[in-house]
Amino acid sequence: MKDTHAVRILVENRLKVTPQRIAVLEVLLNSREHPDAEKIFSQLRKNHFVVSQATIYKTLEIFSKKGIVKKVHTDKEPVRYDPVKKRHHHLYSTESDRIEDFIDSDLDRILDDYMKKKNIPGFEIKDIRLYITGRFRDKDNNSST
Amino acid sequence: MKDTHAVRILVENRLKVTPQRIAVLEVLLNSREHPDAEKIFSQLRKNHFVVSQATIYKTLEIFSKKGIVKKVHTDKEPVRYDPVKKRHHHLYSTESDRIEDFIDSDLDRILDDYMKKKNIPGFEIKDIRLYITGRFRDKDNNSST
DNA sequence: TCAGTAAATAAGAATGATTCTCATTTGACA
DNA sequence: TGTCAAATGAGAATCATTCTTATTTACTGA
Repeated sequence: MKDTHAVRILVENRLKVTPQRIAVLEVLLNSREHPDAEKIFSQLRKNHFVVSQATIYKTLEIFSKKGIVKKVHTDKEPVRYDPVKKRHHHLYSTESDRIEDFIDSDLDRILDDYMKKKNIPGFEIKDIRLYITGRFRDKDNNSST
Repeated sequence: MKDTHAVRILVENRLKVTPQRIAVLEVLLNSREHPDAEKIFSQLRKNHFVVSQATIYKTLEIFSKKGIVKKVHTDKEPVRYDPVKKRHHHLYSTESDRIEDFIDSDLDRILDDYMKKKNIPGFEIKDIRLYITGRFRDKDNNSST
């Protein structure tokens, strides 16, 4: 069995290493677009790897439970998936389906410090994520409207 | 026509004032639990007000477009709705479906200041919301697992 | 106050995403 | 290499949501 990044992640999480899981995980690891299940499915088919939809959904659910991926929700279906890397936030386009990662450890420190001092009564914080909406000014407009 | 809070909101948004819209809006305004469409539906039925599901969904969609409510997503379906009041963030329970509002204008100021200085290249921020996950320690456990 | 009209509603069919069922296959470990 | 629990595939089933179409209603201006 090859010792790729994907395989390592599966083993670390005590998951059986199957070709399907490797394939799904690799699509996620190599993608920057926060794909939905269907995108993953069609990407795999493009690579001549046939998986059933059920397996994709089940795999993503397992990854999500294990913390290997996170679900990303928008105001539209379907749910999209994000491989868990460094702590990061998301920039959401109000005009398209584009979602970009936003990494800022200074901000994370400020947030954590503030919240540690603040202490929300009756609530124990596990994680804080920013949901930043706005407009991308870039060349690639990635429009969908 | 009565001049209730709900009616005023509808008129301000140039929406026809129908009993259905008033009813849906009032449920939202009087609710603290970020209900989904079905909860709104059954709440109305409990009040002996019969609406079709389609109307609820269409009404919520219109409210959402007008900015009268916001959609709230969790890792589970269905979508939930939040009447737009003061700027606030959300506390999500990792153990139940509970969602609470979190209002903190100091934090908002810190965030806005930081982001103004930071300036994310190629992105124009419209809004920042915190998505805070954790555990409620309260009496009412509101569990669902 | 009333008629005209565009918009809103109801009911149920249709859709789309996701989950379930269950028979078959496979990875991990002895 | 055999065992067996776990994973997969195929398609049916489900759930939330949207669409379709006929009917009703809120608003407008006479």
